[in-house]
Amino acid sequence: MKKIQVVVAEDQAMVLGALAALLETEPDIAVCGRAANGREALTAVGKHKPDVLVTDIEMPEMTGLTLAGEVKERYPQTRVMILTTFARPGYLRRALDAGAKGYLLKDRPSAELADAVRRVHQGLRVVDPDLALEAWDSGPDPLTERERQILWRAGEGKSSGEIAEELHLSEGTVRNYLSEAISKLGASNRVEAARLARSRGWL
Amino acid sequence: MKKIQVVVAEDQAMVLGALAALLETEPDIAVCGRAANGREALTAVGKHKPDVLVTDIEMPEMTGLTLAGEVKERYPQTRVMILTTFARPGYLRRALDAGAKGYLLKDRPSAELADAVRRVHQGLRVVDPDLALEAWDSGPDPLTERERQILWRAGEGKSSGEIAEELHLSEGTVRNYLSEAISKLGASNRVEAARLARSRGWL
DNA sequence: CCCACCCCATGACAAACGTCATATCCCTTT
DNA sequence: AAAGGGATATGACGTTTGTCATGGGGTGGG
Repeated sequence: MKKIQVVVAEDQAMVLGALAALLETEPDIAVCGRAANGREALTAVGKHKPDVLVTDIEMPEMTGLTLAGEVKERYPQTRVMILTTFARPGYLRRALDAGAKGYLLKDRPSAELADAVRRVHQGLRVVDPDLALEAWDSGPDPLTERERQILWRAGEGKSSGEIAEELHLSEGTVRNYLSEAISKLGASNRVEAARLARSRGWL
Repeated sequence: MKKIQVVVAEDQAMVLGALAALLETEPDIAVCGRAANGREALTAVGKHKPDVLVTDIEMPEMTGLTLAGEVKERYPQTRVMILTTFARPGYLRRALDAGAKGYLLKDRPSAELADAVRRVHQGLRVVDPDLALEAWDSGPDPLTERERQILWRAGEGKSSGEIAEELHLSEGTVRNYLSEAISKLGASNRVEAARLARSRGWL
């Protein structure tokens, strides 16, 4: 009997180790590689050619979402399962677009992990049903690239002037984009807009 | 040989299960209880009287910090070890004030967890050395209670007017407090101030 | 008792922010 | 060719924010 070979990517070392321990308790699963960021994960996948890659989203070096895209392209025999804290419609959408086969939330019971790995390994899709619904009716990302860049910086506390300088724009233009973003999101100021966009996975 | 009895509290079910699995791999440690929030953790401690409580900080119902205080007071034979993502001086300080014996970060290697549990069980203190230093030179929380309340709301995107109404203050007063907080923190606007305070564990 | 330190308020001013109208340029789709 | 949309800009307007000076009241420690 051949075990399912899994690589796990997660930037919090403690959680990485714990997840690996959790998977190792399953008789039919073996953790053949661990990675602390996206880049490491990509090389680990290249080296071990695992059946499944379980990866977090927010990681240094390379996002789990970009990672999913790369793996899909370069090692299509490895199926990707996202394991994240964030129930954000935009993340789910991007993950599926990038070719991920599964999207599991970290607040699901730990018993589901092994099961999800098995299903993904069998070629099935595993997507949190509540989240899938929410993704549906929250609609697509309404922001343009520029609006995203600017809203992101505004959310970090930068002033319009600073943002303008950073992106080589006029200050008025920056204010225009912010105004546009605020109205698209139905917010009442830049901070609320940034929080809203973030919570939907659009930033 | 008696195993060290441990209760684990962590709001992300998947991580909770994984941490428990990690601890269970140790021959001298037994996980006798699990909790998904502070209140559950408190009753679990009351029921099992464990040697060590390993707990996250940011949880629903009751923070790990308040929890630490309660446990210290009601079940002093149980030693508390904080296990958190956040390297925030303010959190560390509050944890120690509340009687916690250990403060471990989730980005430490998973091998350290069992070790830290053993040490805490023996009555030793376990504190991340880098963080302890940072806590030292970042000084104590300079904010007053009011400033904290107001800065918190400002960080959520509320306007001065909204905050004033919510707290039954005049708008000018709110602006005064914000100005004071901004200057205390060396920030250049409310958003940056909120981010700064948050990153130090003062919000 | 006085001093320090919260709490709360007002008024005034400059700077930053949010909105709107308007305009050009460029690219893609019809 | 026309229409749409994104990127960029300007000017003008009112609102919000950040600062400062200056006041009042409360509480607790020396």
